[in-house]
Amino acid sequence: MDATRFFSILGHPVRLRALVLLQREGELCVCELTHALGLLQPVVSRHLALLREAGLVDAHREGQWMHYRLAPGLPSWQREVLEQTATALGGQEPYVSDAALLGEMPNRPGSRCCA
Amino acid sequence: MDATRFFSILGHPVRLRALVLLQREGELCVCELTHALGLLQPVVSRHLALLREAGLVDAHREGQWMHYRLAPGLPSWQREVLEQTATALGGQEPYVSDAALLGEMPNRPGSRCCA
DNA sequence: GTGATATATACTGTCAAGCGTATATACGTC
DNA sequence: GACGTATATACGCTTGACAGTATATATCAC
Repeated sequence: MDATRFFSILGHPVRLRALVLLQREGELCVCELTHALGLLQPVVSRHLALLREAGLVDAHREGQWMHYRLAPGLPSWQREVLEQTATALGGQEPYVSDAALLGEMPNRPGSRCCA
Repeated sequence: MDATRFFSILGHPVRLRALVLLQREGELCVCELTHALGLLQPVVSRHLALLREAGLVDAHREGQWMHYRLAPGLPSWQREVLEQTATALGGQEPYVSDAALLGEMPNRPGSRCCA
């Protein structure tokens, strides 16, 4: 994936918010992202598919849940850009609220406790 | 300017190439950018106008020439992203050729010698 | 098998980005 | 003033991204 594509992918609010959340949390399933972002499920799913096809995130199934995380094989400069961005934006809206909504979410599947 | 807008601006090849060149060279006029990028003048001019309106670059006139440079007042995380990106991409195509074409350009206005 | 939940995809319409072309504006020289 | 060069902008067009809705697929419980 070339750099232009990388940036154009970050240039959409839903994807950027999802990536910042993933950077923060490590791994999240679609329903967690849908809840935290406050969006319809197909919207989130489509953007995640795009991120997956671009190689920015990895997905694996765990029961009914698809878990997404930042792709470990990402070029280092891209990972650094994501880290810097998440750090710089983490304290602002809407990223704060996203994280808060995630924290308040009931019945989170939880990759560790009930997989 | 929010982060999404910032990234969507980087997500266009012409703008990214122009920004990498500006990061490298410090300051360039429109005709230098047009020559280095190998594009029609209105294309370059429109993208520069967009970068200017977004606050990513500053412009000042010097005689007939408009000189552009990265905006000094850029948020530090954005400047760092640009630096990292330019460093990571500087050795690849098309950024190498852009810089080469610029170097080979005859009759460069030159901000220092003939302003 | 049926039904419930989680996720992905297909379809359709809308909207905005971008390009090529032509033209306008600004500056310098005469 | 006229003319040439550098740059900016306006116009018309095309194309692709995205959303909402509906539907398909996968997994689990029974």
